[in-house]
Amino acid sequence: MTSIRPRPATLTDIARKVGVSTATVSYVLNDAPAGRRIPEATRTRVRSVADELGYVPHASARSLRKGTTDLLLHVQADIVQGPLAADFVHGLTQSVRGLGYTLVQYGAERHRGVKAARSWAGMRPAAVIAPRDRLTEAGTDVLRKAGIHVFAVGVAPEESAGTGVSTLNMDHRGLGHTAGRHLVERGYQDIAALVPRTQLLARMGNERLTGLKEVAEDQGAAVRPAEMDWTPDSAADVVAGWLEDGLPDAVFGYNDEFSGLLLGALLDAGVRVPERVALVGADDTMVCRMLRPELTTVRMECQGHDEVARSIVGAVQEDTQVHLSPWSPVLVRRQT
Amino acid sequence: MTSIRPRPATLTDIARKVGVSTATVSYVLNDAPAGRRIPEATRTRVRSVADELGYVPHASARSLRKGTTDLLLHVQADIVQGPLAADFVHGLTQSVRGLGYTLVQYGAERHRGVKAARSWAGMRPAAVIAPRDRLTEAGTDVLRKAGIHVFAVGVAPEESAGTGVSTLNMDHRGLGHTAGRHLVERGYQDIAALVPRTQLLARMGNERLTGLKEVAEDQGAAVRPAEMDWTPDSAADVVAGWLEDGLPDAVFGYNDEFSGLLLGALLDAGVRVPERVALVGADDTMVCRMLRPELTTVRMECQGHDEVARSIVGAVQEDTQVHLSPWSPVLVRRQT
DNA sequence: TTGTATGCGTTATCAC
DNA sequence: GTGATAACGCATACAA
Repeated sequence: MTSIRPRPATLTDIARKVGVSTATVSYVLNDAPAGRRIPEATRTRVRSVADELGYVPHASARSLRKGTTDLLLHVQADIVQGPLAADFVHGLTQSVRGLGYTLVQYGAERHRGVKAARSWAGMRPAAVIAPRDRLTEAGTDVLRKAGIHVFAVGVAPEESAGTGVSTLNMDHRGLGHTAGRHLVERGYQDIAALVPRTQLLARMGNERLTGLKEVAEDQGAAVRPAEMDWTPDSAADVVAGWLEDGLPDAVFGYNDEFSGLLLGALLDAGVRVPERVALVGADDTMVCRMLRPELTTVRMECQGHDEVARSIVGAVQEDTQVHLSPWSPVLVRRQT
Repeated sequence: MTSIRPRPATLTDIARKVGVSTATVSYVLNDAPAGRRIPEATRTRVRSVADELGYVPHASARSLRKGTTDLLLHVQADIVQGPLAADFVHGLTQSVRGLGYTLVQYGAERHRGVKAARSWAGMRPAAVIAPRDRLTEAGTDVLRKAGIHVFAVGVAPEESAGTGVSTLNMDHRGLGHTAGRHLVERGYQDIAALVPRTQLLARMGNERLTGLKEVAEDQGAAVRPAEMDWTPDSAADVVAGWLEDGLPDAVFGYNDEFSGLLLGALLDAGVRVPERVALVGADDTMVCRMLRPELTTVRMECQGHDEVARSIVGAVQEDTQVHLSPWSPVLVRRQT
């Protein structure tokens, strides 16, 4: 049962029906300064016909003519987005829409480097916002050569110096500081830090670890990293290792989910939390409220999306580099 | 510090540089669709220049000329995507890319109805894949009139009869069946089912409840629904209510996250799980492995993404309605 | 006050 | 075999 596919209405269709030229229609629909003096009668007539025909301007045609797109292309990371990232993207979508831009997301795993850059560039977005592991130097070059602004996510400003690439970054070291400050203040001396083993997460884990170390060692507390995979078995292994080498006083669990897995393993081993081992997660997801004891965590609070949107759009329009880091760490005390 | 924005290379640029016509260049780069004979020498020359200039075909220009886009627009739901949905979208993105399509996601909250439909239609995607609550009848009309295929997510085939709208649906009732079968088999007679109070989730919750009821009441077991919000307080309220009215033998917790919250509240109230109250979640997220006791759950397994992609693309190309429901429920027994 | 004409980058149909 | 050239839908400078 194949239905005929309707042909979308065009400016010409409207013009014909109203009995004016396409220029007039275009002027009316865009409230163009050039055609300021079009009688109200014509205007309403044009508008009503446009409505009746269900006219929707053809974004491709428009962008071809204008030479620019209103598209911001966000390339998703391979890892599943947590609520933090999801909220950020949704809020940003809303905010940039108010500024005349359309934020669109593209998520294909293992799609990176020059080949990926080419396919992104084909859409001629005003900007590409992509995680660091999707961007190679050559790939970035393709985008820059196509006049597309590039935002590298998870890259520190220093790293992108001289590349013409803007950055959008979370201060993982600062998060580590906050977690560390809390733990040393409570008197813990032997602190362990979980670090994910997988590539992308490992980088963030190490930055959080660094922040934790800076604070802890400054206060004479020792910090030992522990690599862990995103599995219950790996959590059990970590705990088993500690039972041999000696349990730490406290653990910074990288994020809530790794912490949750670890908590399970600790309880299985009969370790009392937080009496014997304290535990701090990160991200303040609902997971903290499900676990018993409830998880103490470090939340990353984002400044207003509108402000972030303005910074991004500004950088895109002027094609100037900016370095954004709109999140600040806040400790949320609970039971652990 | 404003840098000059480079102008992307075009076919004409290549043609000029090589010394042939744009037609020749186009044929070479598209691998001569018509039976064109172009000497190998020219071909390699064209290709190398294209490469050197970093040429990327302009998707807008192409779609304007061809009259169709390779775009599939996925409109995200307001709720945060769980790993199940995220995996599905990522896999689908990959698969449709193999079929020459580009799946792109658009997530703006509270953007619905005709206004939203217009902005989606402006991109002239081959299809729009949107959750039911984003699609009004008028909005769907706008899309259909623009020749855009519409997939309604979370809509049963019966509901879309005669509307020309395809559906992509999860069999929540079947999920309820699986959970129910497990519980009655284990001999529970007084079963409670959590149902989220918020609009979008409430619908799914009720479908799951219906499935559970069908199985349970058939076996002489009673089912009582309990409304709950996505907060720890609400979970505590539910438990408090049960303590007054009598605890159920078993609970189907809607999904893992609601179940996790409820588990916390049950433990707080001194209720032993699973000895006094059994608990079944859904989605098989990592949350199940964090909680103690570990959560029994119903996983929704998706058939191959490639097959789903083929169905979608087929429906789009022929503009015929299809009704997809690619997930099947599987019970995962754990401690609860 | 409104219409005509042009060009954006591509592809496809024609002549040569 | 290859090169002009028209057309896709839209915006705008310019002509009327």
